[in-house]
Amino acid sequence: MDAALAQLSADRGFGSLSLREVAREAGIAPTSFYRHFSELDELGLALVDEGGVALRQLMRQARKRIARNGSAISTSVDTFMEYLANNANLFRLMLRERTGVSKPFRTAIQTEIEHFVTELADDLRRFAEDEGKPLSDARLVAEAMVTLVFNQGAEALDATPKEREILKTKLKAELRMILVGSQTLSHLGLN
Amino acid sequence: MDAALAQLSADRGFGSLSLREVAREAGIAPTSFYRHFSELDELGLALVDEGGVALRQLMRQARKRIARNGSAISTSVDTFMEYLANNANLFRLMLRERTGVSKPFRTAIQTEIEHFVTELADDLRRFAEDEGKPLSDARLVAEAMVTLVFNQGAEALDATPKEREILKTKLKAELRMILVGSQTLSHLGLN
DNA sequence: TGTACATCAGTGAACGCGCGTTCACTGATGTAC
DNA sequence: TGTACATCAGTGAACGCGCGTTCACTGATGTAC
Repeated sequence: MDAALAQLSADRGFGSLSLREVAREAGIAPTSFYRHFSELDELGLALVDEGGVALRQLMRQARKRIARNGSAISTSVDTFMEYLANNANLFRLMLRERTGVSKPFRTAIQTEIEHFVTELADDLRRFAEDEGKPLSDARLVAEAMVTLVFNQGAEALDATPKEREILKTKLKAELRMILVGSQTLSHLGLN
Repeated sequence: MDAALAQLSADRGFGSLSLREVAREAGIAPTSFYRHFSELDELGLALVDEGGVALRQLMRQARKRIARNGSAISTSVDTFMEYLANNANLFRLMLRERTGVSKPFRTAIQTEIEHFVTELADDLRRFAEDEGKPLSDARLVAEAMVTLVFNQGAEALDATPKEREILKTKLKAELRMILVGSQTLSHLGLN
């Protein structure tokens, strides 16, 4: 699994890996691969599982930090970008294959993301009510936010540190727009 | 080019096409391919050009309809989804390769999308000022909107008509949130 | 109007290559009695 | 503690396959004089 991850990059998707390449990188004979997985996709799906674990960890971490420091949006984005940098190729896999060519991959990743969205929606609802500014549709807000975060995340993966800072600033501004928009619509009674 | 497009689907990206497959589909010998393009990617980039043309056409069409019917967001989304359905595989290519594995593809598509964003930002600025509700950052708003539209577009491509309607409704609500959020922030003087 | 030549899209045979997968085999580690 | 056996990760040789690309060639269409 490490060998496969190590070969991913901006120019190298999971789909272009060959069993022989992965075996070569892992330092084993091609035939030995079958001792561990019955095909390359099985290895890929195991990596997606790992990605899901990372996402849940990320969410817990973000909650902890928000409880300590406040500024939910800013802290969340910072935490996300930190995880992204520390698990670059794992996120690369998730972000690419999310809209990729293999149905099992898409399905598995969609499931992980849906779970993430659900948790975020809960948090948003709670958070906004605590502030006395309820949202018009927390689930929808969460979906839009996750879409933006994941897209900027994909861009950030191959950006320079300077570009990454700009992306973070833009992303925070975008999320704030959505949040404020939702609160305004709710306040106007349009939900 | 038609032969290549015809082979794209939810489970088939441009990257998995072979020159021989495309030639077969086109009804010519593999060697004849070289009479037209020097490699498969060259054909792909020609398709991206076509995609760019479609995007510009779509924008013009949407403007025309908005001038006639009003309701900018709703009309734009409807027009977008109509184009998507009528050029499914062309958009499939654009939406997939936008975050794909080939740098030339990513670059070419990014350029088309940036142009699209710029035009949209101009429209938004004009439109919002006409309404007396200026935006806090039209460019940022346009980028967020395009991200959401293209992501939902990618989902819509392989959705049933029923699901597509739900996606459209959700997308319109999301865009409205962003717009209202931006106007609220501008009104509060936070831009 | 005829003739000579250039251009152009097409062809089939052939090449070397990396691939996924099968097979029968090896030797180290773990387990039962 | 020793012995017998099972399990497990590993191996190299071999296979058939589809691939991109080269080559020298064909015949139809366009162009110059």
